[in-house]
Amino acid sequence: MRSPYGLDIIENCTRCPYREERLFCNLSKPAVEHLQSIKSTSTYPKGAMLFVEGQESRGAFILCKGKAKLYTSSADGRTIILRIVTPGEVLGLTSTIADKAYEATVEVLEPSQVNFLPKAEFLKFLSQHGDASMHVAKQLSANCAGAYEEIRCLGLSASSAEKLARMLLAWADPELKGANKKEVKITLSLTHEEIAQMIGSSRETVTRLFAEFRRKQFLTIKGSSVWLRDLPALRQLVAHVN
Amino acid sequence: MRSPYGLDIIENCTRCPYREERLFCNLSKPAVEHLQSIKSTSTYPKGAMLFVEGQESRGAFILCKGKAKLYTSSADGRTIILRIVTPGEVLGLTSTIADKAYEATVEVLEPSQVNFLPKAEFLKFLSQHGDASMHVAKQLSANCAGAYEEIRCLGLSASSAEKLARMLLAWADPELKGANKKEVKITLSLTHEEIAQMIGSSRETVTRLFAEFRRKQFLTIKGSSVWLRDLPALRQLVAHVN
DNA sequence: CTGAAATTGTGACCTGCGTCACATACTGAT
DNA sequence: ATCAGTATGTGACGCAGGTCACAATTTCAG
Repeated sequence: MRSPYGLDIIENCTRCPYREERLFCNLSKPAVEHLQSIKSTSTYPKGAMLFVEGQESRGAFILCKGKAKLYTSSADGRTIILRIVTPGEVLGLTSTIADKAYEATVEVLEPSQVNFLPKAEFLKFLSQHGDASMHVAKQLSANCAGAYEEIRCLGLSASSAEKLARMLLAWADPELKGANKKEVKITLSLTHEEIAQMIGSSRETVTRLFAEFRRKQFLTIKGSSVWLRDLPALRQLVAHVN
Repeated sequence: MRSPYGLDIIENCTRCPYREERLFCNLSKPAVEHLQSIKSTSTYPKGAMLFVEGQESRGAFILCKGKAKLYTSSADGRTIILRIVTPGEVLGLTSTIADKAYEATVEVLEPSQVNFLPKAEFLKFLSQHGDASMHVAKQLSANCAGAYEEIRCLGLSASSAEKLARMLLAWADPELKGANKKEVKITLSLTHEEIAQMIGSSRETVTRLFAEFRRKQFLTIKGSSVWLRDLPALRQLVAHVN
């Protein structure tokens, strides 16, 4: 099949190579087959919106490949990014299950493949597969945990420096996998503006903080690669015990 | 039965008068009976902790009667209240399902009745009742929605006044039930300190804001009763469109 | 009823960071 | 190569609100 935007499309869920490592998708055989039969696959270019805050829920979306951001905005244009969405995550779950309007907007950050699950079919699917609703619960648990982490970042931080340190450490965490290294490389493809929207701060402050962190040798930057050079120092900025 | 702390205990879930109006408890008959058989009821005095952030999860708790606060703290004593827990809510769900440490602390605010569901029995219960995991999903959805609302409050507000207005309006919302009144009475049994911990601000600021709101005739206070006298004015403080 | 503890009220001070205003890189279409 | 559009870097300024310090008021146990 033709691959728009240079994407390799995963056509069939039952043969998806990533299925097992994904929180939601790792379903029983009959459930995957049912899922495969109700899903429709599409690809989106950078900048596309999967859904917009306030729209009536049409169904849920699974991000198969690519990257997206989930955010809410206020009337005066202020925006806060709730989380960066990585492959395997289900979007619009809350609204689809509770049959309410989408509570946030999802914008695609790079060419992405997305599976759409229409509301009625998805709810029927859930009611027919006992294991599936447990997977939904797990995905929702992960969402909640992420949201609480964000609240901690926004509410417990004494300064913007602390918030940025929290964010960097959160990005570094999966790379570390528990290893007790002092340095770690992360890939930050967000702009300073977007980082500001994640930590509830201003673009200029983020720019200044990166300069400060570089000056203090906490990190070095080359393109979108950020080497965290002094994890202990960053951790010390974060008052909260992990 | 004796009622400690002057509480009327609901001994039996199958005969609980509130069951139907509660998100999680409104289960099928066999599920409620199973729940009844694995739950143990206890009462807690004001100030008691159901569980503490960082503890390994022992199971889930259902708040039957009373009130509690769910919060996280940082090492330097800073605290942020994630939400005020009202009867019918299930606590510790995320940690129990994902088999992780509790991610927050629950402290009882007034004498309360709580049902405890031990982890192993609760997970077995979920696997045996298809409808139950859907109820779990709904409770988790509600938690997520609440968390996102909190993030909006913390992240999108331009000032503490806006945050306080958001909080007051959120408390007023259930009272209004959609009616388009200009005034509404709410009962706020939280201290200024606790309100500050909800909106990520300082106690003094909350005191000053209440004085300002009173001066501007936005509200009047008598004991723990707060009459919001000018909802339009409060709404105007909140930049975000609802 | 009474004293101690908790809660609320208010002034004074000072600093972090949001905002504005520009300069200087990048980056990618034509 | 060129140019527009986007992203980053940096100074100057002002004020919202955190912090400290203390007074006044309410709550509650004994």
